[in-house]
Amino acid sequence: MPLSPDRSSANAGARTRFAPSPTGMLHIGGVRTALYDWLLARKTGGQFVLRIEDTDRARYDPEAEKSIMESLRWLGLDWDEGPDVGGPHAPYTQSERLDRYRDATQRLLDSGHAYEDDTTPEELEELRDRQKAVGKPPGYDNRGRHRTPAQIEESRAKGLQIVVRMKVPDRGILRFNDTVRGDVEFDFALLQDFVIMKSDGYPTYHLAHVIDDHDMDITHVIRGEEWIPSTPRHILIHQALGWAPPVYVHVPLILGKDRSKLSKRHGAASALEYRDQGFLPEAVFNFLALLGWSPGDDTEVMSRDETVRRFSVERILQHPAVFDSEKLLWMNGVLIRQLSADELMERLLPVLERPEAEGGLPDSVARPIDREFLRKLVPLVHERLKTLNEAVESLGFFFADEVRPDVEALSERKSDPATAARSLEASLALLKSVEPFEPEHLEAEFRALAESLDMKPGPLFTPVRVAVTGSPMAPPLFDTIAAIGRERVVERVANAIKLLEANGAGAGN
RNA sequence: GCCCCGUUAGUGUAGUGGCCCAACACGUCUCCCUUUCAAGGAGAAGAUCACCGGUUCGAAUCCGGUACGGGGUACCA
Repeated sequence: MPLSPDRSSANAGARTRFAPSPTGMLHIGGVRTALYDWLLARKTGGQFVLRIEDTDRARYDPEAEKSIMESLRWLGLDWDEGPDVGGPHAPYTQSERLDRYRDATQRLLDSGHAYEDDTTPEELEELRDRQKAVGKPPGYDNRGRHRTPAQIEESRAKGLQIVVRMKVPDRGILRFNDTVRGDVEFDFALLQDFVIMKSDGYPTYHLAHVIDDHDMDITHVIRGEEWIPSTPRHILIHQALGWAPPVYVHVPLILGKDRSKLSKRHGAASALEYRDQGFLPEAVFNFLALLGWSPGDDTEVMSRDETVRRFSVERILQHPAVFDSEKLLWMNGVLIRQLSADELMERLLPVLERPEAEGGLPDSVARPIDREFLRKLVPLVHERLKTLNEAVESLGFFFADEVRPDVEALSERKSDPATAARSLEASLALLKSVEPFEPEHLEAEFRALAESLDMKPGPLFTPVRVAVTGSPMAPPLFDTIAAIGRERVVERVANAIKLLEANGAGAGN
């Protein structure tokens, strides 16, 4: 097979990591990064590591870690090593690895790659203001480089906050290869000495992730393209510590419809929200995989296995993609249709059984739901569902004690109130006596009835449908009638007639 | 401001110098099927391949510039 060589699978066993910062819900963009991490690891027979980067104590959200894991689990992105499952490189939470960062910082200090800096935040701010005032680019001026140990001690004694900064060469070009972008160059002259250890004793992202990635034998760093500009810093740290940097794979951003970085204001942006809206995890998985990557041909609907098999980091796109929820919806429908009836039922149960307030069936419907009844209903709505949640709507009237049809809807379309009333009267009589009460027979009888009334099937069936289901849009009428049962159908049709009469559209008109 | 990345129909992608006056999918529209809604089937519309210039017999594909979009420029990640 003339397949192009795949660098990632050549050195089998990529170790990838997803390293979210627990500051909030897991964003769909983050999910996609995690997905690519997972795909590469699974494709190459390597490991996928979950690491929590909680070095920002100000933005730390204790709930976030739980919800991030829940998102990954929902999507089936299982990790081989992580804070909860442990692993050979534990711990996997940065706040528990502070010793490592302190050791590394000391090494960098000792080797002269880094220095302690007592510049205060106020001074920094003042510096930037001054630079801006003169029209110069704001940035640190490396003023702390030549502090003597004595000066630092003095500052420390005075209670000033001390940070550690990495020394950046004054000139020179740093080149690195990115799997997605190719060769990228940066000019050191444009980079200032940056903080690697904050005054609160926590490392910055730059330092911490480099150490962890090295300690954990990470081979591929897959992350959003917003990290490209700071990659030179990371390489600098690797070099100073005498380590070889990993392979960098900077993936394009996901944008909202307005082409700006996807965020909350673009609607549901967290993975769990898609779950709650009735999306299948395999649909989100499939859709996200294709947002920024393609297998190279027209294949769109793919199983998890096929995606793993065909994935390659070399085919990750360079340009950002707009998140098209319409297409996700379509794909969700396709995958729902691919489910077996039993499988769909299993997925539907928890959705329908949720409390009404959370989007489930009305609380008046008894839980647990009658599985045998549901089993009969699933085929009626199966190919009509685009989301699991739609089943609440399209199946609700099967479970409800009564439906309250809209008077207008009872006689809409090709019908009129008088005809609707007449149709319902005739239908009621038929429904009371017809035997057997089964779809095929019901249909035959109703068609005969239409003929004897000199009506087209439509104008006869529509009022009945609305009376029975409460909506002009519903599953096939006679399957529906049979499933609901004679008693309740008769009751609903009778109610609809009353409703019409109450609104002055008696059969006599 | 400076730096970095990007730019094929509304959207996601295919295309890596001739097979491309550009293909597939979503969406849109029309028709068929049909008791409604879907699903399914058959079609249609929609792209000066961001723009300008260059290389070449030949460019969506290579080079340069410009424009536009996004990202970065923190003791946030």
